[in-house]
Amino acid sequence: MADQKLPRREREKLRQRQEILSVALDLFSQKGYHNVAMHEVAAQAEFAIGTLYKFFQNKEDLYKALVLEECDRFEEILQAALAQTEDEVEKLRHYVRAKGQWCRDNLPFVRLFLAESRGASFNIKAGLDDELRQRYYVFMERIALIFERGIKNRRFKKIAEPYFLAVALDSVVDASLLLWLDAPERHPYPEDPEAVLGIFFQGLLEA
Amino acid sequence: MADQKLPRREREKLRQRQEILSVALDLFSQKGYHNVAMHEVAAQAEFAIGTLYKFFQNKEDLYKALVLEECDRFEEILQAALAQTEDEVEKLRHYVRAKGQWCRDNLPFVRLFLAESRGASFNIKAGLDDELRQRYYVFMERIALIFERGIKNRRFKKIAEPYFLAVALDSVVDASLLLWLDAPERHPYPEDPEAVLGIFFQGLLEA
Amino acid sequence: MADQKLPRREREKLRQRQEILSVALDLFSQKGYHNVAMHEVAAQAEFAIGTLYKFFQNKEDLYKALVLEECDRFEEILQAALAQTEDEVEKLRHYVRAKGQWCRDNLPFVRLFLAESRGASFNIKAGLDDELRQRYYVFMERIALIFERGIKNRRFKKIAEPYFLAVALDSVVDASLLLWLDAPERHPYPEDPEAVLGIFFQGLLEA
Amino acid sequence: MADQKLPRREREKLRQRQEILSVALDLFSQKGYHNVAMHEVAAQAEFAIGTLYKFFQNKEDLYKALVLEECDRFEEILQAALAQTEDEVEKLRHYVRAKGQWCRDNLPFVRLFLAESRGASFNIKAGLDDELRQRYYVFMERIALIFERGIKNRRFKKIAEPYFLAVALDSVVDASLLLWLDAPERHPYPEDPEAVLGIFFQGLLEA
DNA sequence: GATGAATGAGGTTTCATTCAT
DNA sequence: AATGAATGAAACCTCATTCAT
Repeated sequence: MADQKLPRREREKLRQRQEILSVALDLFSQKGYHNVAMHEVAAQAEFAIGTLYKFFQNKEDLYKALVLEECDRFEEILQAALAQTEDEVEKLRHYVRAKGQWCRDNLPFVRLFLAESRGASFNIKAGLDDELRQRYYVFMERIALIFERGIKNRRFKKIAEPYFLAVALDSVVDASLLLWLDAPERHPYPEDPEAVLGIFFQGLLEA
Repeated sequence: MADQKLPRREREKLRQRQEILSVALDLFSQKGYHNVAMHEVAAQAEFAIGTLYKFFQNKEDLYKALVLEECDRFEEILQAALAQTEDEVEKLRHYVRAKGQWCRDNLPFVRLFLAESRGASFNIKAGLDDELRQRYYVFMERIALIFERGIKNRRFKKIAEPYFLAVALDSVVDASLLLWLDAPERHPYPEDPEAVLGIFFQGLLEA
Repeated sequence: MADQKLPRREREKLRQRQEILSVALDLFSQKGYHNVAMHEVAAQAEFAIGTLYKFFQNKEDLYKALVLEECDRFEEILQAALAQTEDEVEKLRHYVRAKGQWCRDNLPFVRLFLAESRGASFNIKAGLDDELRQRYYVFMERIALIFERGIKNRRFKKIAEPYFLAVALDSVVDASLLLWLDAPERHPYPEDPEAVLGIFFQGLLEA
Repeated sequence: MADQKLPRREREKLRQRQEILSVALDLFSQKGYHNVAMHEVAAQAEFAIGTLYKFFQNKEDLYKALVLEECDRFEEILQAALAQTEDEVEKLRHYVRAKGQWCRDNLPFVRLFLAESRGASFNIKAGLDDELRQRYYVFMERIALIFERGIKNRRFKKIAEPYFLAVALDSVVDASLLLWLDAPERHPYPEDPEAVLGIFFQGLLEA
């Protein structure tokens, strides 16, 4: 990062901001957005409540920053994984492995989405959703491109629209991670991307 | 239903209960559980607040009843679809079609689940509380059984563990429905189960 | 009572009224006025709520009737006790014994006053208080009269104003009953009026 | 108090706390616990409702603090009065005078206790919750000790168990205060402890 | 006459946000 | 700049009472 080049004061502020976000992530992921009070975040982060409001306009703002910045990092990681090779199959392998790895390394964030509360849909206001969804679809297009190129290259059969293939692959990756998260002892962490990709690579039907 | 046989008073009560649940479903799915006040539900359903509490002990109770009863109906539909045929491939086709149909017919409820998790690309199962998750997994085992029998019957190749195959298939169905939900004009409703099943049936890789 | 002379319908109503009052007394004395809902009284008495309101205008009314009628009976008992003899000392003995006996026989009612709630002063609206206080003071005047006559008769020394003597005696009776109520094993029920009256009859100071 | 030594902020908080307690005492004693809403206390004390909840976890907590702290002060006063002399008779005189004085100085609090129990002629101890009752009985044991020592010293005749003597004396004091409270014009404030103690000291019966 | 479903005012409590220090 | 005490809107829920059946 370019943090080093910032004046000491600015760097200090950034560090504080990160501290707040980190505490907020922990709390939100443990108890759900609506069950965490700003005053808890402040206490845990050892700041005054007023200070939080210097960094973030309001609670939702804090939440959005938290999610968006985490997603930024996530995307960077995935982009980097994709960039490591030109081979389409290898790209998919790298993607699956990187996504798994990142989820494993960022459990609190993952849980923030899975466990916002005990039921479903204890969600925050829309708006964040829209932005994230946009970004998700944009990213899916990058994966779709891989399938598209693979089809052109005759590496892949065109068993479905590239975009749908991308989304489907991603869903299956999510599913495999979820299984592991929910019951790690029964469903091993999919170290090997083949476990997921096999479903796509091999046809289910006997000839 | 056997509602007809109930005394008039009982039928009336059931109707009112349904009315409340229906209004609650709409509101929760539009704004999220925490952003809906009981007095809103009451007003929209044209009951006094106290009346809501005659039917449901508290807000959470109302929510749980809403979700569990909707899930009951959902499961019944799916079970019925599976029961229509003995053929494994046909069972999968019926399942995919029935699930799609049900989601199309119960959009508010579907949105209730998506609202929370969509943004992060985690699918429907996310955010379910323990009971729902249990039920989900139990149901997945029924699907897994189909794959297992298909494998024994030599209809299917064993490209993955049956249980994982079940979860993966379900995820891909969800994904396809999500695409349609989000942008019906770009992603047509997957009338034909083949659109989804093709991914599983045919191998992606060229020989 | 003259109940026998009333038409059957009226007698039935009176019986129902008593049933309600009896249930209310039990509940109020167990949980305190404010912690008992009309619907509880109705349920326990096996009447519809609406029926309670046929007998009593509102909750406070029910409470007042309960207390006042119980007090009527209490007063009657005490009056009767006093009327049994002309001798002043004997009158006091009868009074103390009768009050003790009545309290022992009407524990729920006694507790209603002692345990209205866990703290103090969880009381109802004033108004009842005033009436009861009036009646209490009027009754004390009857006791005072006994002291007065005793003093005239030279049975008693005039160690204090008759009225104050009456109130003081009554307080000590209450105190002795309270001790017994609170810890019956440590403080025996004052079967013998002498236990209380001794304090008044004998001087504490050595000559 | 040592309040002076506290930082200004702390002193200020204590002052506010006292203000709230004082207002609550007034309202509770006038209308009864259940007939006072927190928002009334807040309004009268000129604080926002939320501020009350900074000082006291909930309504009951506020009430308990109110009663217990007032009782602490009461006990201290009485202890101090008892400590002023070694002579048993003088101790009783000091006790009666101090209790009277304190009640006269703390009318709202006294009324808080009387409100509930007065109507039925049960005295202050009634309706106390377990903690208060415990404290009351412990204190009575101190008074009992005075009687016990007096009996040993041959100052007193043993006209009853010391503990019962203590409770009886206390009851009569309460009664005399009650009379004054209810009708100050008819029943003068018992400035002179002899008015009460006379009942104990002299025997009622003529020889 | 009896019923009990329906009402909704009003209670307690929380917590996001502000602003004087 | 940082603080955190104070705010008060708004949430959930209860229950005395009414009135159509």
